[in-house]
Amino acid sequence: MRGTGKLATSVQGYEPKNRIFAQNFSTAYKMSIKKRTKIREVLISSKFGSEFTLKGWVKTRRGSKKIAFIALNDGSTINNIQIVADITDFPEDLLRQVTTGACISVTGTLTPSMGSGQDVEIKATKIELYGPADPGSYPLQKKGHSLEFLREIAHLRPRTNTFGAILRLRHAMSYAIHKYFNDNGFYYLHTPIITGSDAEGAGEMFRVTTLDMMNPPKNGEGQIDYREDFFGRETNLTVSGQLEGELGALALSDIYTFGPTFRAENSNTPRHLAEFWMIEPEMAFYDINDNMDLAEDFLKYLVVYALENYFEDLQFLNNMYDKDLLSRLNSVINSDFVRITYTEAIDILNTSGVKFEFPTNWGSDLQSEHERYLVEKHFKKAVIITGYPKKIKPFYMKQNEDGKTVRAMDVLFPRIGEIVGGSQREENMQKLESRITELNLPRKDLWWYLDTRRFGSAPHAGFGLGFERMMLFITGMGNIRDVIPFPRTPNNAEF
RNA sequence: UCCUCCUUAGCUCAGUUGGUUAGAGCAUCUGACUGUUAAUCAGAGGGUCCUAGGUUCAAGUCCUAGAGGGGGAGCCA
Repeated sequence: MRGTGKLATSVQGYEPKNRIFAQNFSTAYKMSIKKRTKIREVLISSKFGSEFTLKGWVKTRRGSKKIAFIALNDGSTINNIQIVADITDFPEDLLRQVTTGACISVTGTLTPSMGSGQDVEIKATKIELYGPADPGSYPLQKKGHSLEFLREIAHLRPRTNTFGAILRLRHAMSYAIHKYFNDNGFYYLHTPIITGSDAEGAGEMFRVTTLDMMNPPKNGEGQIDYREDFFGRETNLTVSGQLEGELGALALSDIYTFGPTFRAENSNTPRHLAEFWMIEPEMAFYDINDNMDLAEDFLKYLVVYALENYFEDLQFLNNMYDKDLLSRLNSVINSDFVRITYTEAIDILNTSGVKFEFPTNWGSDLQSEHERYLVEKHFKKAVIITGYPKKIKPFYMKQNEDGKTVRAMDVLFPRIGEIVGGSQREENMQKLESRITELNLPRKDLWWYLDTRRFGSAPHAGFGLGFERMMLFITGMGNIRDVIPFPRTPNNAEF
């Protein structure tokens, strides 16, 4: 039977069980934990007359003396199911506690709805109250809450329509990211959260220590002696997995990281978090053009995935928050990203006739106003800018032959600004070392990074995608604090 | 961190050149209603006007400081 590919159920000889299991895993496996039906399933069911048990949280209850209508939601979909309860069938005390926010279990039969708001509904035969929610103090109502107010009750906001949609989309994008890379031969590399080097140069870092803050050990010069600390050296939370990502790419060819990233910058904007998630693919044998191709393909894939699989949630956000969301998503997948060099961008800005607050001479970094002009006014679509002056970019970027620019790339999106930053990396040992010396970076902390150029160096490239920036684009939300369940910003780590 | 705006009922907000007892919608509670769709109708309760000073006969309203929040900028993803 071996090698036939058929399930060996009646083999005379010995067939290892795990082999059978492995062969048929994907089709044979069915989750066995199923105590109730998800509302998402029931809403598309046509098994009228069948009994279902549903569990969820009450959105609204309305009705008259004889009949009660309960809108129930379990988070499996943006849509509620309507529960119809004949009041005479249930104790008065029970129904009185079925209020907005309460958690209940309902058993009943599926029937076509007599009302006009939905196709199906559940005629309840049994209602069990899991957790009441006192109407006088439960902060969520069925009407109008501002996003600012919901941020103050971040522990309850997942129960709102808006955050249900956002959190489902956040899951969808996470899954699509893994799927895209997996399907294209990339390996998921876990780079460290705690890092001993601050050579990334990406801003202020959060210190990680077990030293007694009231009485830290001191060295001869009166400085804190980190040799006594847990790791025997200064350690911080990572600001990027890129350098370690390169180590993986120079062995596995194509890798990506997807994990939390920490920046201790005092940034108070709708686009910054102190703790955010970042995706960093790193590819051996990619040059800057391959890198751009991948970034564009990847971003379009994510948008397509959301549209194909979570359209109802997108539609809700489109209707409630951002009337242009769906058309903007469609325009991104149906047009090529514009690709220009930094020098061309400067020319466009200088001949635009627009008065900018910040200078647009060659060598200055592009400011928000410049990026917004290029994306929203001049091209009116996503733009990738390459060939930045080397003095405004980090040490690891590959230097061009002109001696002035590096093979950096920034992907700029409408409304969001920079959504991706990346580059081809400098694989030449001497050039890399000379940049480290020029910038006065701690060479001794980078010995392992330099070893990759010493032994079997290869051309390679990669980029970083801010996950929450992508979520802003996908959801149409305006504030990054509303696309992560529990935002971490200066002066805010409540939940 | 800088600039700017905001803070009035549980929520969203109105409140006139400073002037009697601070209002509305929704929510909550009570009642009405045979199928509602953010149900509807009637009634009721609900306020440290962000905090602390100050100006004034009189401050929700003007001034100063502080706290919290929004938007813009910088830093960046």
